[in-house]
Amino acid sequence: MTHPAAPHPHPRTPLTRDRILEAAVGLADRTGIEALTIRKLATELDVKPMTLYHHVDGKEAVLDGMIDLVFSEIALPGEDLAWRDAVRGRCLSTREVLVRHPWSVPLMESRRSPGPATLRHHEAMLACFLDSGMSMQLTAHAYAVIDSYVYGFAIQEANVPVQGAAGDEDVTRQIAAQFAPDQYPHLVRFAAEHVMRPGYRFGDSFEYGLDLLLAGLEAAAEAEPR
Amino acid sequence: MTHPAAPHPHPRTPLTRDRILEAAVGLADRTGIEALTIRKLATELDVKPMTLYHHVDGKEAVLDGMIDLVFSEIALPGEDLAWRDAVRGRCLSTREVLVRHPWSVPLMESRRSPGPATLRHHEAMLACFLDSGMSMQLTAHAYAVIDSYVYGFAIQEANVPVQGAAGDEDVTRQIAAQFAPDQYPHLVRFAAEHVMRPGYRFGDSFEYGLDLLLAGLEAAAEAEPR
DNA sequence: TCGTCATTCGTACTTAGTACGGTCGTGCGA
DNA sequence: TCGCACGACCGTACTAAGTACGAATGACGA
Repeated sequence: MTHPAAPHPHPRTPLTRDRILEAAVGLADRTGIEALTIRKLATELDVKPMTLYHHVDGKEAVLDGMIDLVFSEIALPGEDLAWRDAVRGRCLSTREVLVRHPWSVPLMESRRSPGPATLRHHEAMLACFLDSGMSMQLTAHAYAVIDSYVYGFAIQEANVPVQGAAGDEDVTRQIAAQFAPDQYPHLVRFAAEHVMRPGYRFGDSFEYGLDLLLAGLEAAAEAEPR
Repeated sequence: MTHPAAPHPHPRTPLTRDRILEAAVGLADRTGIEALTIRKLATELDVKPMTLYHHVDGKEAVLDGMIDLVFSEIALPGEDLAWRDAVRGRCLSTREVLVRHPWSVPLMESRRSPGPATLRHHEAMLACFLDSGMSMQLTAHAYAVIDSYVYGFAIQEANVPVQGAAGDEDVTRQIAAQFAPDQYPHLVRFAAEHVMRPGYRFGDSFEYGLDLLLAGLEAAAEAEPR
């Protein structure tokens, strides 16, 4: 007996759906989503595979839960701000979270059952637009356009190997090495003279494009009849 | 015996990498990417699973090839057009192709070895921007921003069950039914008064946002010093 | 004390990717 | 013409992974 306070052979913290999902997100962060198997997850939790099935409905449900957990990390748009600032803040937060959980981006849009955190987000975003007086039509455009941009950026960023110049350099070198450089002159020049330069970061384009969209939407909102 | 010119018990068209990739894309279009297995693909081609391995390097290589095949369906930006029109055309074509192959969007960005069609696209897009006189800096922003938007839109569109009002209605109803409607008032109102209305199509927002971005980028390009 | 129930686990079935070695028809050199 | 080497194709089987089924085990209330 190692611990006097451990009289039983089952001193484990009881498994819960939440503990499973947290472990799953952590495992995906560390080893990638394709390495996330029920068996590994069980090992991580010091439990046998089938035990998980008493708390979650199967792997699909685990994935759904993971996505909702990621969503819950994203800051909701501030309620006391002008819509543009509120939406801007949420988008910055979204990108930050998605960089932290790169595996979640492709999953996010392919899940079919949104969890509560996900729904709360949609609600808050729509409130931003609609309460500012935007028409339904413009709201629909604004929401679709902004989320497209944010997810699209995140999905691209998730695949730039590292967050800095080093990673980009790798990819570029690989491309350049694989094919005749004179077949892709602009590509090669762009890589050599811009992407591979120290200080270049793909992520720097995020705010640029976001502000482009927000400015355009704001102009459209102001032009709407009241 | 369908052909009189088939004297041997092996009248099959010889398997090639291209035939495999075409069949794979077709199968993915019809049954979804998660149902695309080496075994099903082999059955489709009237061949045993291991035969495929004499023409492709494994499932990953099949996926890489499929993506490049999809890319090859996208129209390159017209060379004789102003950059804005050329890029616009390519984006419309991209969306059209991605709607036809919805499974490709999440894959597209997670593949690590771009094929020739993919490279040709990057080359042509960069040429549009750079040859119009844009700076490297602005080109980088423009390309990142536009592709983010296009891919992001496609990934969202791929998950709207059907292309019309019916599908959206399903999703919305499911959401609304699953939770207390008064917890998500804007969401419910937005769904009822806009999304579920006949004539609403998510895809209508695509050109709206694209033109927003293009206008912003054009203004930025004109403001650049020559 | 005993029965009930929730939790956990052992076993095993199924699907999928793919390594290994065999078979068979085709074409080339002697 | 003969034989042989080679390449395309297949049979078998191993491994990894999701998960159905029922047994074991321990806590807790009657």
